[in-house]
Amino acid sequence: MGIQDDAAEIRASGWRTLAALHGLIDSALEKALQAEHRLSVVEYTVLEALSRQDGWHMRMQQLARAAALSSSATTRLVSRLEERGLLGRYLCADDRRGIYTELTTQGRELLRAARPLHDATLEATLTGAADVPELAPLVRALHDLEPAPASPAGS
Amino acid sequence: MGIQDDAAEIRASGWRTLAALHGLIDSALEKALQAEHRLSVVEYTVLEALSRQDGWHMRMQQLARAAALSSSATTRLVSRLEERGLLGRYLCADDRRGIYTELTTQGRELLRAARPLHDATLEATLTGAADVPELAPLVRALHDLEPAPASPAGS
DNA sequence: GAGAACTATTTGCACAAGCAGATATGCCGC
DNA sequence: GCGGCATATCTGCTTGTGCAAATAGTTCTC
Repeated sequence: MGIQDDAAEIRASGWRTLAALHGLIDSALEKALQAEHRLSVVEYTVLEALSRQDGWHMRMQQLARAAALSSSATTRLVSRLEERGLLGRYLCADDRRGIYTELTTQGRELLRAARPLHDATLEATLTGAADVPELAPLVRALHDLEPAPASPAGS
Repeated sequence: MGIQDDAAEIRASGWRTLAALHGLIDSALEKALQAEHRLSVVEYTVLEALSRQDGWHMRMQQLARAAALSSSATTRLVSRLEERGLLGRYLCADDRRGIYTELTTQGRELLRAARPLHDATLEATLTGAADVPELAPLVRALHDLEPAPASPAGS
């Protein structure tokens, strides 16, 4: 049993570290993006995900997966961004249940403006985390990951 | 500039992977713990953090850091758990602003009951994630972390 | 081609989170 | 010991989230 307990404790400890680093980065990005561009992290993520799509459009459901959100949250998120003129909705021609969401010029503009802050905040937070003994190994590991393909969350 | 852009993109990609894995684990744990023990992940985290303290008690503020929560959220979280008899509050003798929270017998009992499910869910989710190409490298990296000391979030 | 089963999106509702402000306590200099 | 400032906790309010149910459209079967 000792061996199994150890394995479980290693996983639990890894999970705590992952959660801690995630929380750190998430709240740093949240504050920065909110303050400068009135964007939440999820909202930024959505804009960014859309910008990486050919044609800048995506279906609600894809978006939900990419943002790790429920479909109801996605509906409201898209509505918020639509009201701000950052993206638009239009019906799928082929499957009329589906709704495409498309980045507007204004949305692309805002993303272009926000990306530097996002990237800088991310870098600063990771650098800071590298000085925390418990987080440092994970930060190094992250850095050594092979750049992942387009969409780790979507599938 | 190309080199800097690449570095930023590597960090962004690592962050997306981290967030995706975090979301996966978090929602799996949330569903499992909620269904079987009526506990959210944060609640479990708090009970677990308390159980790793000598004397099973901790101040609100420490707790807030350990759970990566605001102090107001911590107040309400502790209230919820207190109402269920899982922990108790008592004043610090030395600093009367401070309030200690202490795991009750019932709280330790529930934690003991929930831990196996938590650990099993974590293992299952990690195993599942190891089959997703984008997540696999991070899962491996997590596994290879040296077991972190007591509290990665608290400091 | 009518009905059943499935999928995509939206809405009603309850809840947990953060921020700002309130209150109580500790600590410091004078 | 008294004002001034910092710290610890709690409360009011607003907002974003998930679940479950409602609605609309597709696909499959006969």
